[in-house]
Amino acid sequence: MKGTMNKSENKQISKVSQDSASVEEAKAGGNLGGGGPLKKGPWTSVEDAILVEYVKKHGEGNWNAVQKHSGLSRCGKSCRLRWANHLRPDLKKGAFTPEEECRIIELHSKMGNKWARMAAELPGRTDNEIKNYWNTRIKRLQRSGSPIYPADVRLQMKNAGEDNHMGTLSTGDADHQDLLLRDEIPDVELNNLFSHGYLPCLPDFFDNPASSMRKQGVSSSHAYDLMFSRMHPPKRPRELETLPVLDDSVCSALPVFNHNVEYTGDQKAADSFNLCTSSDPDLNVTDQLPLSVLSGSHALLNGNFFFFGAHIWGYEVGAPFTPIFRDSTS
DNA sequence: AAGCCGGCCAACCGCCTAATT
DNA sequence: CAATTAGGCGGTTGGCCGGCT
Repeated sequence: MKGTMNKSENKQISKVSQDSASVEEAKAGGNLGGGGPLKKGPWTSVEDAILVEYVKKHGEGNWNAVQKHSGLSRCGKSCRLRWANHLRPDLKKGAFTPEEECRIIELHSKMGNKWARMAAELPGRTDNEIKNYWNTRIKRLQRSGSPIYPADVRLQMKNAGEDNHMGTLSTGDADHQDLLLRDEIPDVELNNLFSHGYLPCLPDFFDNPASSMRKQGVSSSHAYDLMFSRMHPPKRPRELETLPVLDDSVCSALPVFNHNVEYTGDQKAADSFNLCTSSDPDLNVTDQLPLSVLSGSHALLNGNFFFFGAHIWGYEVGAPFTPIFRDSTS
């Protein structure tokens, strides 16, 4: 998405220039509802204007009434989507900032593919935007190949599953957990994340003072507030009951940094995850399938690097940007 | 110059849940 | 309590564009 906004803006401009008809024309012409077939496809600037006008008058909601009141030949769903993703005045335009990218990765590590919830954490950004960004990112990772999966983490995950702690993560993500626990879990090469700038602000995190390592579990009310404080009031997270909760068994699998030791970024990552190396006897290289073996669907790709993400970042859920360090003297 | 390919994005589709009747 | 409706969410697709060969 980065650096593509010009492209997108150009697209928008060319589109706008295409439909320079007036609102009246639109109402009188092809955009008129009047019981005819609902229009599909790209929105025109005229339709946008009609929708904006409608929302100004009637407010958000009751989207199915838009067609009736404004003559717009679009279904309610389409109107809602258009408003939410493009016309809302509080939308932030432009590429994601490095901080936002960081936040997305962090949030995804906690939530998985809960785009709407992630969007609630990123003011001015839409779930669609985040989803697109993430999917593109995963595709890039897929192509980069040579994934590495931290064996001890997988082991931890398996153990956690056997101990029935997994159930606290997300009851709605059974398949996801299943995926995670299978040996053919696609690994992601951490080095790629760093070298390709997918983890743009990671070094800053590592440089955080150890004093910031206060533990704040996700199940705490603080974490909950953090998670939903910025949510639009009427918006209720569909899977409220499935908030990911990392209990101790899972948290213990998080990387532990010795802040008395100087790490380079890569060393930190590799060290903290016990990344697969040729000297790792426990890791069967053959069961480390590259992402590219997966079929094209995003769904599988998006298999939520749920735990994985948490391990990447070494954050505790609910404590954004707070790396976990353990003093070697303790 | 033309064709191919991948990135990116907007929008649709199907499903789910809550509210309403 | 069941059926219906509306809104919301995540997955997926199709088209446009630019870069590369």
